[in-house]
Formats: sequence, structure tokens, C-alpha cells
Amino acid sequence: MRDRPLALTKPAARRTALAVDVVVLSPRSDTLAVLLSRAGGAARERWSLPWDTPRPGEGLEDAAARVATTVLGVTPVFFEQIGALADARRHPGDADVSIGIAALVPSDVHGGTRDAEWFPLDDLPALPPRHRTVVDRAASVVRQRVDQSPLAFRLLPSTFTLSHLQSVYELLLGRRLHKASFRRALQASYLVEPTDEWRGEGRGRPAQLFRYAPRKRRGVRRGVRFDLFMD
Amino acid sequence: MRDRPLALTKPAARRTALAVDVVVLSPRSDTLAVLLSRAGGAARERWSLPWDTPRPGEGLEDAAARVATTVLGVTPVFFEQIGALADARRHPGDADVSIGIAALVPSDVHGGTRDAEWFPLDDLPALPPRHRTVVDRAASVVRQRVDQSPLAFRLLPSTFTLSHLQSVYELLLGRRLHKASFRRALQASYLVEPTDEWRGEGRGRPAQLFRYAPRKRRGVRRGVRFDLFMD
DNA sequence: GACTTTGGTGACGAATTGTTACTAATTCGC
DNA sequence: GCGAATTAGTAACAATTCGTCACCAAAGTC
Repeated sequence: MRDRPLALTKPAARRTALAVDVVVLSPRSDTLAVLLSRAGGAARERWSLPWDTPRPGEGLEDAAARVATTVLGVTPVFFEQIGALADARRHPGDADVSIGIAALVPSDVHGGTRDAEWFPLDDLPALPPRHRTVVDRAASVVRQRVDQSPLAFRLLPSTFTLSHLQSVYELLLGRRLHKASFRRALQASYLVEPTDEWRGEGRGRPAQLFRYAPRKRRGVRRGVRFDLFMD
Repeated sequence: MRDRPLALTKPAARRTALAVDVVVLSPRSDTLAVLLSRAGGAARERWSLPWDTPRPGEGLEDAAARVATTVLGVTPVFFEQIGALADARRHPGDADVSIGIAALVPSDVHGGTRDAEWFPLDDLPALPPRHRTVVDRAASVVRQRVDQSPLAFRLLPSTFTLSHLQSVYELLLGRRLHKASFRRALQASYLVEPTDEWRGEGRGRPAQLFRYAPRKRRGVRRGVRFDLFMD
């Protein structure tokens, strides 16, 4: 094997059935929800992730945007790659390779078509096995990236209260956070700026509205963390 | 558009030229090095990443392993997905979509064939544009994941000194770390265990050898960090 | 045996983080 | 009107983590 010439296959020789599977995520009624589309006649499961094959020359995020727009009626504002999957699990279109992409939709966007419905992330109907894996990986990627990528801000309207922001972080991380710590860390991060609007939700003191406005900040070079995820 | 029926394309209708581009990484002479393979006759650049089209039914990491084994003569021990790329940049095999995979090779593995050579990551020859992007993304993914994934341990022999481990972390992060802090954090992480062997490198006191042996540890639930990367 | 080099650790002050407790501004019930 | 309830926002203290310095240990070199 070592001395076999490097006659790598010409790409024209093999072509692959490729799918972009889109995990459209949004906070709906206090849970993180996924948009599923109703499957057609012969399908084994009644629901699946929206997906399609990318068109020639189309970028992957563009394909994801197109797919999401079709089922949602609106174009999501942010996309994050989940990873590629080529295992033996069944895909609704028998794609050899799936590329999973998370599409984030702010909580105030009220899209949805007749053939698509929101389901809580932790209470999904039966899905084609490959899609089940894609969703699971999406959830885990999203959880791991909350503090490296502005995911939480993309799940909120353009202005929001700090309590709302905190509750989205809690949704994504799956645990409660302390108010004072959360705000102190946010303050230090220079990621939001206050607007001069306030919103009263009914009960309680009105909250100031903030917007996502990341600013340059001096390099925070912390030491190594050894935060290996072992589950 | 909203009311267009969800006639998603049948996968058989469109097939894609897919490439798995492999970034084989290993510490070589105090830098992080990439294994490049010599390009054939008509290619514009003399070097490229090793790559191939996955075979039917073959997993992506399996394809990466096969490609890496071909150019290295040995099979890498660890793979990490970099992401999928479908931009307009030129690929040596004109693939529509590239899936980048990092393959990690310990520093004591002396593979390499006549048609492949190690290059320092920060001093690479001209590469096909798509491959240039894949390498850049690999570097950035690796840097971002050092403390979530046992990358550093896969770049070392099965037993190693803590100084070696630290120097790999420094290579990956691109900056110096403090010895005492590094060891304290490592201690707290329960990721390594000492062997009863010691190694003298010539000068200086011999160092104890450790092996990677992650153990369960009580949940360290830190608060949110807001470590957004903005560059 | 003194000097150099690399390994390894204790300890202290600084910085960060978890927590408690308080003040502020609003609605609700009476 | 007015106290209770509810949500927002913050100061301040305690606990923990982190960066750094200082030192000791064990080898080779001269």
C-alpha cells in the first residue's frame, strides 16, 4: 500500500448524492423548537427535517437559506454548520452524504407554512434515522458554541431585555444562570449596548432594551482550560 | 414563494462532485506541520492537500483515513471535521463540495512517502485556492478546539512528559504558557495519569512520563463566558 | 564541586466568579 | 391610596481560580 502510486480518483468518475439538512431553531413558548416539514406519501416517518440538494454553484449556506425560506416563508438571519454525516442511517432522500446546517430564527419571527410545524427540541416525533442524528448533533454543537458564536443574539429580536437574553442562554445551556454573574460577564464582554427604550411587560419594573453591538476589546488571553466534553 | 409546493428535488436528479480534503497535522521539528502531496503534471500548483472522493458506503472519516494512509504509509489515530466548503475557489479535482478533515499524527510516527512532504503550517507553498482555505480553517478550528477535544494528546506518543504536552499546547495556541498554571490546570482536569517510567533527555533532570487517561470528574459548571472570536 | 539545564511544586497576591442582599419601578388587590 | 407581589438592576462580600515568583531536585558539563 505504501508504494501504490497516488492515482487519486478523478472526481468526474464518482458523483455523490448530497443533501443539505437544515435544523431551523427558534425559541417558541419557552423551549428551543425545531421546524419540521410534513413528509410526502411513501415516507416511513410523517416528519423530517427540511432538506435539499445544493444547486450547481450554490454555496451550502445559500442552499440552507433557500430550504429554510421555503418551509418558513422568511429567511433566517444566521447559519452555523453542524458537520457532515455519511453513515449508513437512512436519509429521506437516500442521500449518501448529509451536511447539517443550523438556521437561527429570532423569537419574534412568525413564519411557518401549512406543511411545517414547530416541535420542542426535546420532544420530537419519529424522524428518519439520519435526521435524528443531525438534530442531536445540532443540539450538541449549539450548546458547545454558545460562548464562541453569537448564537443567542440571533435567536432574539434586534432589541431585547437582558432577562430575555439570559433566558435564551439558559435554554441553550440547559441550566439556570445567576443574574448578577451573567450581567457582570456580559458587561465585561462589550457585546451589547443599551438603547434608550424601556419595555414594561405588565408586572414588575420595566426593563431597558439592548442591542447586539460587539466592539473590539483587548485580547483576553486566558490559560488553557482542559474542558473536555466526555459524555 | 411561500405557497410553492414543497417539491424538494429527488436526490437522483442531481449528483455532486464531492472531495474529502485531508489536513494531516503533526509536530515536526518544533512547528506544526502539514503533509502535502506532490501534484501531477497539468496541475497549476506543485503541491496540494491529499484528497479523494469518498467511495460508495464509505464514511467520511474512513475516506480521510484511507487518503491519509496512502500518503503517509501509516494510519492517523484521530480525525476531526473541519467543515464543508462549497465556494467558487478552485479545487484540484474541480470538486463542487469539499469536506475538510484534520488527521492527527503523533510526533513519533515517521511516515511519509516519496510523493509527500511535511511543510510548516505557517510557511506553506502555493496551494490550490480551495485547499488554502481548508488549511486556514483547519488551523483555526484546531486552535479553537484544543481545550474541548483531546487534540494535543493525539499529537504526542502514547506516553509523554508534561513539558512535551505543554509545548504542543503552545504550538497549537501560538503562545507561551506558564509552567505552574499549566500543570495545576492539568492536575485538576484528571486527564493524565503518571506511569512509573522516567525519561532523561540528556541535559537536566529526567521527567516523569504520563499517559492520556481521562477520568470522570464532577461536573464543573462554570458560568457563561462570552468569548466571541472577532477577527 | 560549582555551574548549567530541565523538572516539579509551594505559596502569595490579583483577578475572576458565585452568592447574598439590597434598592428601584412597576402592577395587582383591597 | 397603599401594601404585597413581581421583575429589574447593582453593590459588596466570600470563595475560588489564576498568574507569577521563588525555590528545591536531579541530571549533565566543565
